[in-house]
Amino acid sequence: MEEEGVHLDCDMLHAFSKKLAGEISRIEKEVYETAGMEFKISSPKQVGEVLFDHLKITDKAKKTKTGQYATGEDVLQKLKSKHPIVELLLEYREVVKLKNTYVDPLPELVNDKTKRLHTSYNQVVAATGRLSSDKPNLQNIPIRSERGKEIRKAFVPRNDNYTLIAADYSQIELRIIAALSKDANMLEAFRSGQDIHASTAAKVYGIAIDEVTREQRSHAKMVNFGIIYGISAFGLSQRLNISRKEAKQIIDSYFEQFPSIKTFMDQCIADAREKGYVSTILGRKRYLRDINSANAVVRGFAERNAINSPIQGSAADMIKLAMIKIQNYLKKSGLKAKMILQVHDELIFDTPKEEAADLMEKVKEIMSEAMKIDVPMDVDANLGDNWLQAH
DNA sequence: AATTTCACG
DNA sequence: ACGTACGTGAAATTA
Repeated sequence: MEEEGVHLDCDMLHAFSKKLAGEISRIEKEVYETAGMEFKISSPKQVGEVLFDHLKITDKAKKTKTGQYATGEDVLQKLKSKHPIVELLLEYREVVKLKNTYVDPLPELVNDKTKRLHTSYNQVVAATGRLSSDKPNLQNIPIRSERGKEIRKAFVPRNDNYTLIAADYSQIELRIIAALSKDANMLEAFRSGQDIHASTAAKVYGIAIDEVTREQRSHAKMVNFGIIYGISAFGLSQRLNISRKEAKQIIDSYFEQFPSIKTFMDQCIADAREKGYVSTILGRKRYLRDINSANAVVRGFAERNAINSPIQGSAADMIKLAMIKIQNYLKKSGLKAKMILQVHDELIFDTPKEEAADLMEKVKEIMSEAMKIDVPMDVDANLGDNWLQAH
């Protein structure tokens, strides 16, 4: 994958860069006008001073650990209604991030000889056993915002006779926790092919699955993420913008409905205390020195790692097995297709169009069957003339 | 070099 | 009372 690289449409990115430059100068002017003064918008320190000392948009500003005003996205989102400058600052941050981190640097990194973009995959960096990607990082290419999607469109097949395939595991981490915990309700939801977040909402709120509102599903989705990360009432309350008490009630209700998930989480912590490490399905260990720390904050981190690492790490085990099996298949079948990118639960292939339809089915099959667990693995796959379209 | 912010899964 | 959701890498600013 490193040597094969990926073809980038640099002309498209150059055009997009000019568009973003125009947006930046427009937003800059509006920010200065709205603030009634000029300052360095890229300085979090100055942004904080303008918001909380100059404009005084709230009297309860949050501080970072060094005593500066906090101006991260979570803080600004909650201040949107206080002053029109907040929305402008958020938009400025988005556009500058995309331009400076992706749109301008990536074309510079295209290799002169291969005319392709080559990342490095680190196999021994992430503590859970995931890969990581650097110089450039191709595992954090934007997709969530509309402007971000434009950047994905610049990742293209090597020529007009080729197409991209993107294949990703659906809910891999929740399926793994279902398998590891053997929780009957979660197993049943996956085995019957239900919408897992809607199903969770139905259980937590004690209603039928077709009565779940969008907000309830959205809350349940956050709860499911929380489960994977080692949930806390504080963490959930922050993300749902509710009180700690309400968050605790949701969590209590969750564990009533999914009791084996609770048992599994407690067992992960107990294992770490006894052995000093936790393990993935294929036996990768993560040592957790702080698991018996007298400092509750430090110990809390280790406890959440004890829960998260077997889940995140087993997902990494699974996709690595799939990658080996797919590579063996490509070699023995004599196909021209190449595996070119891995993004934790997703594999990207650059393939001749005539191979594409069959290969897509084969990739889905190999990924689904790569590592057998007691839960069916669902794999979504698509073709596309660019990475966005293949999603 | 440390901090802050933000892109992704 | 404390300080908190997991795993990364890159850019810009601050110290």
